[in-house]
Amino acid sequence: MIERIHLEILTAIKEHGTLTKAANSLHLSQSALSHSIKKLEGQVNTQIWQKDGRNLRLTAAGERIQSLANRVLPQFLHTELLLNQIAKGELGSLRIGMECHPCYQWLLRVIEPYLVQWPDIDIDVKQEFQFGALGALLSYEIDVLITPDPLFKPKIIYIPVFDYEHRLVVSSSHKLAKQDFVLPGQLSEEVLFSYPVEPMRLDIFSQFLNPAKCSVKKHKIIETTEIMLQMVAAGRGVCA
Amino acid sequence: MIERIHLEILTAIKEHGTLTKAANSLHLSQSALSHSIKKLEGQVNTQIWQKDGRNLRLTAAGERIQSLANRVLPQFLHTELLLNQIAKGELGSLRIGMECHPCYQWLLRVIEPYLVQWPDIDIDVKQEFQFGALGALLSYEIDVLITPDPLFKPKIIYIPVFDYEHRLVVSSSHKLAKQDFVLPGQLSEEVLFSYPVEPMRLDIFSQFLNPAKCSVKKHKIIETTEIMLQMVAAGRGVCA
DNA sequence: ATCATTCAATGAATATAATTCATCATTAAA
DNA sequence: TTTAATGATGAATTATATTCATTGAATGAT
Repeated sequence: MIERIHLEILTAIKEHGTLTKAANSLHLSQSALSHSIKKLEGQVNTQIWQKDGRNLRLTAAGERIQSLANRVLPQFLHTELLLNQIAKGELGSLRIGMECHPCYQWLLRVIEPYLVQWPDIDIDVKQEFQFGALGALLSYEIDVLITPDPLFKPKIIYIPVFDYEHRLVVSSSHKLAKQDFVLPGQLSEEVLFSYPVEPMRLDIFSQFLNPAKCSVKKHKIIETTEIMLQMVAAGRGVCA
Repeated sequence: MIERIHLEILTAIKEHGTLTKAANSLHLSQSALSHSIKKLEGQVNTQIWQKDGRNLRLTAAGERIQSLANRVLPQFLHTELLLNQIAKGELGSLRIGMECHPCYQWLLRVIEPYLVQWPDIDIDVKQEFQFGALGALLSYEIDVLITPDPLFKPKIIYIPVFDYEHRLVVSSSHKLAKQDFVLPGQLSEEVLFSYPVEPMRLDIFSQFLNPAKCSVKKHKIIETTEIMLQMVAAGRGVCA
């Protein structure tokens, strides 16, 4: 019933004094404003202004509408400003989900070009997800997920971030220390340390041992990289 | 650019889930809403929602508009409610100006019928005016002025409140105390007490003494009715 | 006093915008 | 696979907003 134009009209009248000048400021004819308010008057069944001599004077009803305009129009303008910024790519956020802590080290290097190209876009990095990282992606909680597991699901596109090579970490006195590369069968008598993650999600199993139908002597879980490396240095096992 | 209908559409979608149901709730066709938002999208140069499966999901821009709707639509509704009350005479105020303090005694009796007929209308009684009571009336600071002076000005209508009779107040031992009425000439040797008001605005002068070209022996100013009556009782003068 | 000017209201004509209709493409459920 | 539900789309239609041309009233200048 009360439309934005009515608010614009009343504020323009307040600013410019007469209906004619208000019409000019709105790039409309005086007649248009007169008709427009007249229609609203019919709908609300109340006068909004009265002719007072040559000019106009708002009624109590008109003043209520003007007060609404004062409160509400700036909010319209503000939202339109925001939309304009969004349109120009000056406002928004890229929400990145990460499943592995170590990724943090190279993440900033990877998104560097993006940061330069879109200086006004916020980057949110999230690591905790109530319904799993995949759930967060599907429910639009995040826009991108950086994950070690390729997710071949419908509606999810998998893009490799960069190539990498797996390395076996052994103590300097280990018998494999001199070799340029290692074959799956050579690990059958080794103790393997890994992070506490399902074996299927570890490349050493899914990409290396399992395809060759090989195995290790023992698989031990270690939480932190530092301790894992000290154990390897002490000759207690190897890690990938 | 952003119109009220766009806000209505987004809140209806939030409430009803689908565009079709939102359209029904607004008594419009699904097509109408689709076209309407599409047009706005063209104007702000941003998408507002995306098809997500069969339903819709708001973009960041859409969520901004929805937030605007949440803040702004209730205010539209509230103002429309007020206008409706004004239209039905359930909201408003009658601002009464009074120039003379004693009027207060009979004012409530006079406006009694009005109070009964319009129980929801506020009555404001004002007595202090920066640019005079007449100025307050002309600048619409008050709606009605109760005044002892008829104001025969253009655009001001003068309506008598009630008839009244002037009475001369004398002490019981005064020589005029026995008379039914007094003639102007009979006051020529009397001391007259009055409120501190220009003589032209006192009926005793403007309506009684001046037209007969008569006068009093002395005119003394007294501020309060009580003291004036005590002085009269003491035989020190008379008052009207 | 008279006249020109300024201003808002009005009705009819016109231009613009909103809405619907009919249909399609897509998706999810049966 | 079929069916029902949903949103998008273009053309046709309807409704609405806007203008034009005028009027009448009020104001200030002459």
